[in-house]
Amino acid sequence: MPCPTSILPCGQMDHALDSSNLAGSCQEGAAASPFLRWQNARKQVKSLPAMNETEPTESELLHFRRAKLEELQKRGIAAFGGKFEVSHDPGALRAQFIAGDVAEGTPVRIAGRVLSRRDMGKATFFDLGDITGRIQCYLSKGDVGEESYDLFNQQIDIGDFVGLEGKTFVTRRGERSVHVDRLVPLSKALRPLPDKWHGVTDKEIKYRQRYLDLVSNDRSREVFVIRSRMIAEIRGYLHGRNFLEVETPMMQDVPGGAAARPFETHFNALDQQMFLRIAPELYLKRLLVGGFPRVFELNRNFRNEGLSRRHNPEFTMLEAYWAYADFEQMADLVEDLICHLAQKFCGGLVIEHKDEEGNVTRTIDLTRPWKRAPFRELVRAAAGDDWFELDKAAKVERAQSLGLQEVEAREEHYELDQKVFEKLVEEKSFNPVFVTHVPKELVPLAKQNAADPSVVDVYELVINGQEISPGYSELNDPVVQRERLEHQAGEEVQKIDEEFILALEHGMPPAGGIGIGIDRLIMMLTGAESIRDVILFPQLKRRD
RNA sequence: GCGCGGGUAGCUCAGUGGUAGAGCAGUUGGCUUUUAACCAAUUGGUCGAGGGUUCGACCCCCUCCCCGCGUACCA
Repeated sequence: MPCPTSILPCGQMDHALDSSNLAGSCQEGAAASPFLRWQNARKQVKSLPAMNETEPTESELLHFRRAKLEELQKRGIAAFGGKFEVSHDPGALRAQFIAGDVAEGTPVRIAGRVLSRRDMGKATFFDLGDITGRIQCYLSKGDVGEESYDLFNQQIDIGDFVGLEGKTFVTRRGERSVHVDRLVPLSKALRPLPDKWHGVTDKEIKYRQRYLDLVSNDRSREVFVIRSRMIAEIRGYLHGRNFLEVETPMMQDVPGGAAARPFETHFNALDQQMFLRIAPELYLKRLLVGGFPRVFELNRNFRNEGLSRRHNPEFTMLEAYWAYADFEQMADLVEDLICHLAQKFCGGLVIEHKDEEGNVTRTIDLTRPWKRAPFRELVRAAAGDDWFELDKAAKVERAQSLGLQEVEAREEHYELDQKVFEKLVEEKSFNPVFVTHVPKELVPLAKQNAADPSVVDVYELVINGQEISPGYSELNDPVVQRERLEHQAGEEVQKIDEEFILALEHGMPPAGGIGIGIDRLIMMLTGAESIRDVILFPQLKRRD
């Protein structure tokens, strides 16, 4: 068999290609009769209201595709393909071609999904693509022969995966393309793709059938590629600073490290109740006890709480601990890390969020140094200098006059302060602010401030109106830690993780710790309005 | 949980108390450098589900399901 390319030796050609009957220049002697049978079969299909074996309610669209599949199979063509060695990814090939790294006339083997087609009669253009992008391909009857050409045109649909071999060329209009010599089906799509121009806009389809969103929406593809690369970059950044990545239990006896409702499960072998973790914190601190000076974990947490634009029950968290550091050193680290990501992926420190039409809806300026301010100072600036001298009734009145409806006098002072902070400071802070000296009731795992024990040595980093990252000087006194956990704020007093206290009693070095909500960080950097737009498969309610 | 908005062809969307519409996709025919290809013809619907009002309901009313936004919950 003559081999038209130098990319692969003929011995590596896959069987599907050889047996496909679709090969053009390399294949001789295929009979004309199978093609005629195919045409007859197709005409029969059209006249049948419901195909023999398929569901009677199936739409006509699906009948045609199933008929094509059956015909492929009847002809002994592997409609669902097999191994196909490629020389390039479609989008990467186009990019390299444009950049001049691939010359015109280069033999290539590519595979992907047929995304669109323009049938010119005796020649057809089609786009082949995947997450890397797409490249135009050109198939002409003169080159591959009438039989192969007609077979392609009549049984390959938009949505099918194909593999092909050809040479790069540039069309009259300057489009970098591949001139197809041989083509093989790799997978039949029995259902059509979404609208080629609008893609999927229905949110429910986007989230439930993310693959359709990824196939048809450029921006969705971009966001998830960026997400993946950012996470790799974060890991590299921390590895480069001698942080060791570890994995700690996601199934825990005592769900600690945060105050959130956990998901419960049951472990049959031990007949005991278990919980999906709400945070890895208490295990990472055990590793500080064990002598790891710098550790991090970047993985999922689970919280059994509401769904919203900013909340998904499983979300990705980075936690990192640095022995002998404090919260200010951790703030420096986070500031540097986020700026590093912005510069690498967003082209600079000024992030613009845009709407569908491309209008800038929000600008976030990450220029360093980032503002650092005490919690109380920010609350005073928002709610009045005398805020902390007010009694509860006066606070409620003040809060309501400032537009907060959901405040009541029966709430504790710190709760009223917290609400004012969330509504009047956090939600209005788009440029980065490290909020420091937070009331200790809110943070039982951090060290109290030496000068003012009513506050703790922590920061809460707010960007884009959301808390993106907390950082602590970690509490390492086991006696104080027990007391703080016993007296923590909140409705439910949590069960204390005795194993954690036991570990502290063996001595934990002073350390700085951080958490970064990766999903929210990516929202901020990509301009996504909903957490669902940065999580591939966000939680939705089951459909009955 | 509550409030508001939405659910119509495979996809994107119109629509009116009186026979269900368009574009794309699909099907058929034409076209060998097109690119939201083009030209011509054409198929395709449980109008989210179930009840009710009405001579007649996609439309009005009730209940339910799902999605979005807000709110509540969420150290």
